[in-house]
Amino acid sequence: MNKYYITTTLPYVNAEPHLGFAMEIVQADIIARYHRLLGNEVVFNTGTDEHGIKIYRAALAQNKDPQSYVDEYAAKFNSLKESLNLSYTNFLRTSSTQHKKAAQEFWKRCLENDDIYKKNYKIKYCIGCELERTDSELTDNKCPIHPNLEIETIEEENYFFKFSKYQQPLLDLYEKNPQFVLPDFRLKEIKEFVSSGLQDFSISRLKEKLPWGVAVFNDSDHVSYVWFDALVSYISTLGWPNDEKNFEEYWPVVQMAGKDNLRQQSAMWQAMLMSAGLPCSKQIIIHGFITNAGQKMSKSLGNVIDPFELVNKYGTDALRFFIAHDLNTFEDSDVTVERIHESYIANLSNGLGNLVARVAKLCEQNKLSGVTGSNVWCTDLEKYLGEFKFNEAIAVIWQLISEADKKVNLEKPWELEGQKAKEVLEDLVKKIQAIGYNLQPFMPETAEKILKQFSGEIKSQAPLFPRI
RNA sequence: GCCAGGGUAGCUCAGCUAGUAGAGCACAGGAUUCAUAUCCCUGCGGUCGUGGGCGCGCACCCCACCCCUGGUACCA
Repeated sequence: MNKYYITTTLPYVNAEPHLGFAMEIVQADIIARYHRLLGNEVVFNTGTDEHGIKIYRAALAQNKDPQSYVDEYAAKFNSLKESLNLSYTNFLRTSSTQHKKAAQEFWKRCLENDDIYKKNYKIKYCIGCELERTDSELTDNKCPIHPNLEIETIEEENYFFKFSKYQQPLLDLYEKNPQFVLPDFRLKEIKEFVSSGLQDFSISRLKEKLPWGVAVFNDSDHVSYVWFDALVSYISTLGWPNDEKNFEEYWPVVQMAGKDNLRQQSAMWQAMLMSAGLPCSKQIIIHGFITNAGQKMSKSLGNVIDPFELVNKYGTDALRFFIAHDLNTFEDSDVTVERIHESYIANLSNGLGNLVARVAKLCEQNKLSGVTGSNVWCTDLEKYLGEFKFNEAIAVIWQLISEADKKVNLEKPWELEGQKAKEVLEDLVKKIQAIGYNLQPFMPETAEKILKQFSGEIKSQAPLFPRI
């Protein structure tokens, strides 16, 4: 039995779960379920990234202590498990004791490898926002929200990681493993970034300024900055460093991440792993973003699509279907509620749901029972899932649905009687069983319903996807 | 500015090394009644971002330009 380990990125808990993250975690879930059905033992990890100044401030603003603030958000994100019917095995919170110990140990290993040193670091700071700002957040060295204020520069001594040392090892990693990052144009992108030269990055902040973080193990004046905290979660969730056996069984990981995370996951994190003397990740899958009617979803625009609302209206499997069938795996996807509705009616009500209903009724009328089909994966589906092409994979199943519908119209089983009718219907039932079987990773609840309905005595049942 | 991805039917997208433009949805008509006014058949619908170039021939190759998206590092 093989071990398989897949993880999402850990969302930062300063906002509600949005459709973009729902896409990432549903995609990971499809892969996890698929591997389980292949007979593999799967660790499927997700969780929450809970440290940092933004969270600390948000908690204070709500008069909460940071821990109870992140507890609330962790519960919200964890509730996606039920709403989206996710099968993750691990939910790693970066504020957990186990994780903090792992983050400290990770730091220690990199330090022992002579990759961590102290250096003065210039921070740009907007007095108006009372926040650190990066160059990319500024226009003409001014804060866009407070253009009348000067940006202040604060110097402080931070710890740095010798990222620059790993330029060649990273390039070797990409060279040796052309599938390391999917899709290929993202691999190309990260290659070019690494080739153009790497600067060491700062990995700590003064504790007096950022009290909410993981303490640096040998310097109580500092806490780890995000990289040496959140990224370590991918190994701390396996019990590293204490549970060496579990770690070695499951590592390396397949990581799902958004295109904004390309650099962190496929370069910075990999260099950190090299420094700590650990094997690199197995593969990084980079997906695109979701826009609404061509615009980026944002609270201020009020065009955020809430995954919980969609589940309430259309159901869990309908949303999972939409994510797999209608979104591009690697490119950006534009989503509108109209599009979701159209897809629901065309593919689920009229397509899958209608086929199941009409064949079930015909079977009932002919008292058909005890048909057993072979449980096999469509070869194209296996191929596409291996390439993380979710839309092409699920299209294979819809091809089967279309063929079955055509067959019903061609054979006209309602005009047949006795043995001839049974032969035709048995063949159709086998096709539907195959559809149900292949549907399992994508729409587990629907797949189970179908397989159950078409085993033993076949009866007509309530519509799978009622018209809305 | 630089780097990357994209600009193909009303919409979402396929189009491998160049060889008479495809699918699904939407729309219109027909047929059927087992089915959730469903399914099936037929049809409508594109000067493939613009302008040049090399080809017997280019959506696909080359050059220039326009537009959209993302990145341009310590933001998760």
